[in-house]
Amino acid sequence: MDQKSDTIHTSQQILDIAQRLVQTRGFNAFSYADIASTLNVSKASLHYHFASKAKLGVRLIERYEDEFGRLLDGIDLGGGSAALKLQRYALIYAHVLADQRMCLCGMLAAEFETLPKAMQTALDGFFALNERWLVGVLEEGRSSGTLHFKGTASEAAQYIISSLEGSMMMARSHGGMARFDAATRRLLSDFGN
Amino acid sequence: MDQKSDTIHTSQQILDIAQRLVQTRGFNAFSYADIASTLNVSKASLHYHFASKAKLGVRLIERYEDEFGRLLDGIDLGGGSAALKLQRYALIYAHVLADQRMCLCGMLAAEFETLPKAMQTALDGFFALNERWLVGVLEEGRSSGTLHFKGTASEAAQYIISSLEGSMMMARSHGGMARFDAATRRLLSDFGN
DNA sequence: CATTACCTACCTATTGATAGGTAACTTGTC
DNA sequence: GACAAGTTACCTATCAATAGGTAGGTAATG
Repeated sequence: MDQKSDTIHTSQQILDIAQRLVQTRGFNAFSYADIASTLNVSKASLHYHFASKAKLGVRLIERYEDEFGRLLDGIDLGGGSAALKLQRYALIYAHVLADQRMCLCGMLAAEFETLPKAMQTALDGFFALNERWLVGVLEEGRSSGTLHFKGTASEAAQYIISSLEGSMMMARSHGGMARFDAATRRLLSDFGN
Repeated sequence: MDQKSDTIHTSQQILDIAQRLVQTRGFNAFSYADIASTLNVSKASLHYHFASKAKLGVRLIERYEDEFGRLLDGIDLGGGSAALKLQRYALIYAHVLADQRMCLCGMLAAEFETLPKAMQTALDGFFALNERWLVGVLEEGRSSGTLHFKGTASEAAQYIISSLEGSMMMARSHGGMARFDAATRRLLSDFGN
């Protein structure tokens, strides 16, 4: 393996480990030492790849948003009714939870006040993306008649995000997957699904 | 002021400051030094009142649950329909948020995996209390016809808690009180309120 | 020979926690 | 009511562990 792919490989591994740590413990409850011991590299080596914890955090959010964006594109390309798209949206969250993780950005939302500015800004981007996509689906569903809801699509989108993030958070500590599934069924059914 | 009331006074102040810190920053993002500097006492003095951070955390949850219990009793004594009681339940959360705080236990739920066992157990108690109370209200509302929902009262209660906690968490970083109010109106309306 | 991807060794600050002391008050005994 | 013996509510000083981060070196690659 050449150097370049080595770097990419190591950087990815660092991000993978850091992401799981944030999703399970939170940004404030893990350290470079945790990553270093898991990956069997020195802390200094981590600083070579990510100069500061803040920069690592920002990259984590950007990567997560990119992956989320691809998943949303996948749903769009998959076609089907708006109602089906909404179901598939909820499934993204379900899969994260099935892997014993909280949504990366949901966890960071809880820690929002303690995060470096750059991470806060990146987080805004993630939720803006989700809201934008949901608004599109909700409006499509409303005009085609497969989804029904009161108020603006934007309010509804924010509600869906809040509810899914909250269900996920509560499910991780109290009730597990069954609780999340029940909550999601209720949420979707309230939107005529 | 005599010694006894001094102790009570100081302990209360420590708990007050610690509670706000947990509600705004999280349990892992504050230190004894933060409390000490705010209260102008030494760290050692804090350890006199609360031997360990874990014990302080447990007391924080117990006190919060007690206060919550009193508020729920107040709603019960106030009478009115189950629908009204549910509205008043949501108002408790709204008042916490209006004070720029996350629900203490919602914040701790996000940090659940990193908390000492004793705090996890105490947290279970808080959510059990909420669920129990909500189940009572929901069943009352269902039989009197002021509330309408699918599935078990228990599932519905868990959904309400998840949704309120999630809305609160998201509102603090993205959307503020307006977002929380809109979410709560939608939630209550879905229960026929 | 420059760059890459690491390393060892260290730094300063902060963490939760402890040891040991002290002034002020309370209590029990005479 | 006086007074020794606790008790309470703090203090200063210190601890080992850990935090994020840096300096400077090295072996391998291109």
